[in-house]
Amino acid sequence: MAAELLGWYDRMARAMPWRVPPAERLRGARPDPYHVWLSEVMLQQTTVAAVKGYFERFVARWPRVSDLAAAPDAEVMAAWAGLGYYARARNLLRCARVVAQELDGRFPETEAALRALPGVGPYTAAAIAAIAFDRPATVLDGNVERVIARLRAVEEPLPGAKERLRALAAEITPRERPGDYAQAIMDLGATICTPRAPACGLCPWRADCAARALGIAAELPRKAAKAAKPTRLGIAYLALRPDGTVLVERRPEKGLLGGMLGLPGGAWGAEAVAAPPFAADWRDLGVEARHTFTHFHLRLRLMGARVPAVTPGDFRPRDGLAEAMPTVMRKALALGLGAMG
DNA sequence: TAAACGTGGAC
DNA sequence: TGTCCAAGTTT
Repeated sequence: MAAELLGWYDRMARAMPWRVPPAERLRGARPDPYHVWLSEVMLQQTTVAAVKGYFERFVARWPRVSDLAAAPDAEVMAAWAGLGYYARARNLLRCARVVAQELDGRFPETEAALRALPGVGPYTAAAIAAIAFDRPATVLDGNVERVIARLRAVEEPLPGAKERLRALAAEITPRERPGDYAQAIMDLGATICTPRAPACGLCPWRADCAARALGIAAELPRKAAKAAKPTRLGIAYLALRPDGTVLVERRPEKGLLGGMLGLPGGAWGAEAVAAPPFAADWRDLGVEARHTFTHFHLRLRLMGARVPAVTPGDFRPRDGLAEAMPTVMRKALALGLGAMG
């Protein structure tokens, strides 16, 4: 089983900035564990295409884990802005500081020790152990779940079937080349064994695939129905000083967009109600930023005011400001500035 | 166990 | 426009 997949990977492996190609690995080369960890955290629930640019910028700016550990929180959060799931960035910094300060700058090599690091769960621990250290760990991400569910025709829906899939995946994980194998099975899921319209004719496991034999490959894995997304309403306040600077606020560490920069505006809920940051000639800008999060839709009404040069507060230059904010706040800022001329 | 937690691309 | 979903983790 593993041999067929590894043979396919040797020919078809995708090139990625954090990856050592199979030909080089066969000559003994291994990727920098820092690069593996950084890429794996960025790739959590995030597409390869979205991650590439962020990965390149992070590694250019912070070449070693000790450099990242020494970076100010605000700079790392700004560099992460737009990538989403901001708890990852906060945990990334915590983890970098543990590795730099307590582990002499070296990542642990075992799954169990890796699992203890902030932001490193079962998947990421297995991925780092396999890819960076060639330990025979079984990675179980969305790709592997799909590949194994089809290969073994597991009809029980996710997430209930997860542990069964993990056990089945572990049976196939080889002792040889576990790092390449982990990347190979994920590449297979990403390029051949895709969620819709899998390219079974090109699959190195087509002869062994139970779902293909039953003609149900495209129907697996089955998944539990998802809850509908409610709509929440909110207000964002755009205060502009004569020098063009904009009032911003740092959001609390915990919760949605935790630790990120944004426009003031209070909590979002069934009604758009939020006190302005201070008394001013606020006017309704007549525009609304729309954004969809994981579990709700948001409609954010923009209020604007031109305020005196002496107005106190965290006012920032517009240049580069949007880039330091999460996407929903970029939308609100662009919309508000446009409406204020 | 289930909910919270972002974003952008594909269809 | 709406839904799915992508190299998941935390609480």
